[in-house]
Amino acid sequence: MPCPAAPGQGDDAITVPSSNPLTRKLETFTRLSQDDRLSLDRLAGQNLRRMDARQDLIREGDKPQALNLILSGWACRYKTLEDGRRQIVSFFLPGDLCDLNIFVLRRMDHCVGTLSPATFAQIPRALIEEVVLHHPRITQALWWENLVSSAIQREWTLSLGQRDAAERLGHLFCEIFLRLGSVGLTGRTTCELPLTQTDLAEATGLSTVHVNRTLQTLRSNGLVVLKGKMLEIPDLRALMDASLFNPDYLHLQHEGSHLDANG
Amino acid sequence: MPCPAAPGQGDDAITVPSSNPLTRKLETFTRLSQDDRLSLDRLAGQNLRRMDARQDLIREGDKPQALNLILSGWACRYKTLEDGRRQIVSFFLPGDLCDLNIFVLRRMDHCVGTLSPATFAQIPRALIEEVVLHHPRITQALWWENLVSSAIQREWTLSLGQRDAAERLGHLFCEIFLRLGSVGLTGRTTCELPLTQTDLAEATGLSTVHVNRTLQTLRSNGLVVLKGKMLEIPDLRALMDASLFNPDYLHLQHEGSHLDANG
DNA sequence: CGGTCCCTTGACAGCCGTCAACTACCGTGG
DNA sequence: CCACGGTAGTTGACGGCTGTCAAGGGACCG
Repeated sequence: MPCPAAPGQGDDAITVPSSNPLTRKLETFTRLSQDDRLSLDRLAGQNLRRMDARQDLIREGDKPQALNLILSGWACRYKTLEDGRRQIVSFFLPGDLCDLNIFVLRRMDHCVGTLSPATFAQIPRALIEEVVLHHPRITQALWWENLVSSAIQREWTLSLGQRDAAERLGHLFCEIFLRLGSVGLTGRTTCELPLTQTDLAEATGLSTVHVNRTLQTLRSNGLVVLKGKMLEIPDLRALMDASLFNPDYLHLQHEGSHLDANG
Repeated sequence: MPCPAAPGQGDDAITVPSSNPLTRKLETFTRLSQDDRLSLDRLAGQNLRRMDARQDLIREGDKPQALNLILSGWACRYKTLEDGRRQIVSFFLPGDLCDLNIFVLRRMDHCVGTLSPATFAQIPRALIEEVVLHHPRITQALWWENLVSSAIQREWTLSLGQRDAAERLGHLFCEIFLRLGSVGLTGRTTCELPLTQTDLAEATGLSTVHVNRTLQTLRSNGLVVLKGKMLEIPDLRALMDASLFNPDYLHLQHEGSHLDANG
């Protein structure tokens, strides 16, 4: 669908996907004006922070300071029990926000840590409020983002409660692949996966040994190829079927998506 | 802490807890003006709907119509897999809201059904928006409600991923007891629990047989007493310890709670 | 009094965890 | 060049937590 030229971000970009993954993601849901895009770019440029892999960004008990937006790399939210058991409760991929409006709470009830080297924007409360006030479409899109995050958390609850090991891993791979796709970070059948088997175990509630064995099964069934830090899903449809994966919960269909080429 | 008399809701009520469980709950977080309370009562009076136990209020695929507020009885959100496996992903207790701003989504990705006879208010979108516009404290309190719901969902993820059967059930009982307490629906050591063992199984990701056996263990350890539809927790501290329960995620401490009698 | 729902119990199996050892890989440094 | 240490991945043996199947009991109800 052609789009009229508009004052761009420096060059002749028109509908070139934004380099800002938040914009990219929100545009899977709604159409944004050039002004909206500029405001989002402004958010994404706040107080950039670069971190190594396996560093804590936020610790349990901290007072919420800023809204974190992940721009590159992977991070996760995790919780631990007193005896050391640890559960990754969600992944943060580029374009993901940690809890909009987290400022309402006095103390964090979980930790956020990086899994790979990562870059964050730390957006001050006032700036969020200002943007929300002047950009109703952004506000709506941020609501969408928030609701999708909740839906993902519910789906994880379903996975951990009902799916077996192979289904959990397969489901997780499908989810990651689609989420990365919505920010343009996938190839046709591949994406990065900077996770160790220990990370996968902590996210799926399995032991590392069992993750290892289950991955071997998935591999030998031709459902996934894992090499280095790359994930290949030769036949997404097959993996989705094997994992009882229904993409509806990601709410990737936007209002006009039935008009799109691949809608 | 004594409180000055204020124009009440018809009688000589002063700081008498509101009969509206939403108000009651939000006041565990923040202080509300009489005007705020009246607005919340107005929300809670919208399009009341009474339902029997085990009825679906919302089905997967439905278009979101109104914001549901549960006034009495219990309900739950649940998801099912194609082969019939079913997972309760959250409980709705009196005072709970189903997804503020759900209107943003086009279709529901889960079902909501009653567990006991229940009463709901169905609040139209426009009314929410109006109240939010004119009542900043309510807005803030609704944000708190929203964030706490997410925190609960994360804690369930932790439970399902890391806790064993006894810990899961014990943890769930602690959570329910505290949540019901925040709307004034508990006795000193007791509360209603209108759940079957099948419900408990679907919420904890266990089989009914194993729930049954685990409950027997909890009972014989003196940690819980279950009779009829009543739950008794003789020693909350002990059950919390046994279940690795940390109440921080419920964010029940409000700003001035250190000044309260039992803060 | 038969039916239904819920709870309970026993026997058995299997998914998955634990423990422990071993391999592969990689960057560092002598 | 190879030694070395650390991390990540792999494998085998074994056990236990939890699921499945099946049957029976109790309470409530038309």
